[in-house]
Amino acid sequence: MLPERGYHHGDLRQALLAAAELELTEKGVEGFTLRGCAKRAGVSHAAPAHHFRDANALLTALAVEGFVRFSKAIRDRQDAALNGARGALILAGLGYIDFARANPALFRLMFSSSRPDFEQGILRNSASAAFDILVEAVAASTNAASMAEAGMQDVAAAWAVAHGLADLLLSGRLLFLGPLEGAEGDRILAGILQRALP
Amino acid sequence: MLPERGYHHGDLRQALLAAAELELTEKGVEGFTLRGCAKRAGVSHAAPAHHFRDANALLTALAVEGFVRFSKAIRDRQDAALNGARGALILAGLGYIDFARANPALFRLMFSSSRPDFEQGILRNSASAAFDILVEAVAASTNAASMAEAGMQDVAAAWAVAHGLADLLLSGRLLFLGPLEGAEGDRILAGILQRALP
DNA sequence: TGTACATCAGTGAACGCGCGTTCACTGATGTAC
DNA sequence: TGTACATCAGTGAACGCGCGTTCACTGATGTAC
Repeated sequence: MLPERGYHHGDLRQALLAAAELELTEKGVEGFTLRGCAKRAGVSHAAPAHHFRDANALLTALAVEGFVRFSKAIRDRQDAALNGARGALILAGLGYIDFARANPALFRLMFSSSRPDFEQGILRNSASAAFDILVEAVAASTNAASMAEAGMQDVAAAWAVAHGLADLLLSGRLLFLGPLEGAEGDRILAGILQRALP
Repeated sequence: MLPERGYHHGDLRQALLAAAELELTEKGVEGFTLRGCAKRAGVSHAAPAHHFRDANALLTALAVEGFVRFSKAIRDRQDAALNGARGALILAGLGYIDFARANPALFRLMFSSSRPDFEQGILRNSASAAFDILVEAVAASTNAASMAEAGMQDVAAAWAVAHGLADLLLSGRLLFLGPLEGAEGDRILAGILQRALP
């Protein structure tokens, strides 16, 4: 049963997170303000203080949510794998890129901003959960037995390719590849991943 | 002959660019202000208007300078190549990463900010000059005859690996590889590039 | 070589703006008895 | 079931701050004659 929207908001915390994501999308990390979030959530500008110490705390919580959704996006793609471990690795790469394209501002917040506080255990954990998916996918694809240096270099290579493609795509640097939407876009991106993934 | 520092500055434009780079390094793109740059350059806060329309114009000029230095950093590394075209490609990758590590704020400005105006021809040109180095290095390494789709996918893969490593490194995501300084760091990074470059 | 004058590059005070933060407050909710 | 009271979640006015921008100004420079 949803509560009536009265004096008390009901779930302002969640509403602020949604508002922050919108604010981030429209203004970018650089133009992000707490007052803007409050306004979007339909609440006075002093209200957020009851839920988040400051803007960075809100952004930290948003980044946590981002990493959770990020992990899910990658795993959902992997589940469709038909061609064994290597196919799954390529799909993981496509999922990585998909998430970045679908949530560009959030992705930038998660990977290129100093505002989320990575000292917070909850953020650290949600980020390393995503990392673990990658490690497993690479290990499965390369039949690695241990996490020795060689294996870690494979992980770094795989991560760099997917991350590099995602980041370059967001900043419009891959226009020379032509349009990358839909199935045809996936085919091209998969071709690039195929070349570079371990 | 250096002019005395009198009422007129001498070369405020260049001084502002240097100040902007410092400001960027200390405050990040998010905390960058024109007043801060003016203060660093030892000039009143209204003075920059004579040289740059606004903060974004200053950042655009700084990005141009960044791409010029970036191209030079890559080429300098390549000149040391001993192992043919493929060795040169790997060195180009190391140069790419080096530049990012030596100029993190500038690198972020060039690749992850919307503040520089890429509609400006001068910025477009300095950025595509850097891109051309990459294309040539990949073409030489793969013996590509044309710029057909396959060749462009190789370029994208190479760029993504180098860029991904640089970006992940800057955001402290590659700590699992251990320290990456000096010759030992280069050896590890070269190993990763080796795995993924076409 | 002087001199007059236009132009250029800076100064510093003033402005309005939106920001985060603080504060006394008030309406809503939950709990003890 | 009712009542009293503590706590919680919001309001809205006020604050100081640093920002970009504007403006009249002035010192320095360059040029024409």
